[in-house]
Amino acid sequence: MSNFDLEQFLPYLLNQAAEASSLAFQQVYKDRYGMLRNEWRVLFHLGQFGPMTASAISARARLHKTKISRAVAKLEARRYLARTRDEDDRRVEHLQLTAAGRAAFDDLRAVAERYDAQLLAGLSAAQSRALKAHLTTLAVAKPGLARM
Amino acid sequence: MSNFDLEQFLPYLLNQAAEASSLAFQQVYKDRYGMLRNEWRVLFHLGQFGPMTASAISARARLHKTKISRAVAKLEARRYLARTRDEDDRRVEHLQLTAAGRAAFDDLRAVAERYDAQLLAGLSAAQSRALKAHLTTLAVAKPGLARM
DNA sequence: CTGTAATAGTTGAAAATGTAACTAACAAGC
DNA sequence: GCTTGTTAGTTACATTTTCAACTATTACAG
Repeated sequence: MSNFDLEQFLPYLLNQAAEASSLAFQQVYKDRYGMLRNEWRVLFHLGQFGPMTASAISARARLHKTKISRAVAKLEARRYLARTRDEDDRRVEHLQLTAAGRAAFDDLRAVAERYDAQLLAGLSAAQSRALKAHLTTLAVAKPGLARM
Repeated sequence: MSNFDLEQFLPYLLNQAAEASSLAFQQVYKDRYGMLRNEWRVLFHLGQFGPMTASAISARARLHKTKISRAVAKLEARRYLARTRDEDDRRVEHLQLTAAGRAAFDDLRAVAERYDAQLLAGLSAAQSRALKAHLTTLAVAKPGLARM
C-alpha cells in the first residue's frame, strides 16, 4: 500500500504554487502594459542586468530562443526596448530598454517588490530565506531519474 | 535605490523551480505513455481519488474545463479511462480508470514517489515538511494586490 | 406548466507555444 | 582561400491553450 499523495508531490505542488502566486501579478503587467509572461521576463532581465543579448537572456532565464525572439519583437514594436547590432560580431544584437521601457520596469518592479512581501507575510524572515534557498536549489538542479 | 532581485521574486522563483522539477518526470509519462501534462493530471486524480466527474477534477486541480474535456477524450481514446453517464442527472458523466489506466497510474505513481524523494534528498524530514507546508499555503492562497 | 437561469460538458476560432528548419555571420582546419 | 562546423537570431508549421459560443439537461420562479 502506497501513501503517495498527488497534492504533496513536489513538481505538482510547485506548479500549483507557481500558478496561484503568478496570477495577481500577471494581471498587473497584462492590464497596465499589455504584456505576456515572456515579455515581462525579458523586460525585467534588461531592467535588472542592463543591456544584454538575446542569448544571454535565454541562458539566464532558461527561456527558449524563439520565445525571446518573439518577446523582443513585441517589446520593440511597443518601443519598450531598442536593438543595436554588434559591430565586431554582426550576428549579435544588444538589447536595451528605452525610457518607456525603464519606466514600465520601475513601475512593475515596485509592484513586484510589494507583492513578494505580501506573499511572504505569514512567514518569519528566517523562514522566507529558507524557503527561497530551497526553491533556488530546486530551480538550479537538473534532476534526472535513472532506472525508475 | 531598490534591492529587488528578479531571481528571488517568489512567483518567478516558483516557476523556475516548478519547471526544473517537472522536466524529468514529464519525460517519463511522455515517453512511456505518450501523455501530456493535463492527461497525466487527470489520470492521477482518478487514480488517487477514485471515480470523479470532470467538474470535480476541474475544481480540485484548478484546471479549466476545456483542458479536462480534451484530456479525458484522449485518455478515453487510448482506453485509460471509461465514462458512464449519471442516470439521475444526465448532464454528468462519471470517469473511472480502466485496468490499463490503473496500471499506468500505478507505474507512474511509483516513479513519482521515488522522484519526490530524490528531489528532497538534500533536506531533512523537518525541512521537507516545512517546505511543502509553505508551498501548500501558497498554492491555496488567492492573493490579490490592492492599490499597488 | 412555462419561461429564465444555471450547470455539465463540447466545440471552433484565435492566440501562444514547441519543434525544426532556415539565414546570416563567424571560426577553425587544412 | 575553401570546406565544415558553430552560433545568433528568425520563420514556418504543427500542437496546445485560451476564450467564447454552443448543446443538452436540470433548477427554479411565477
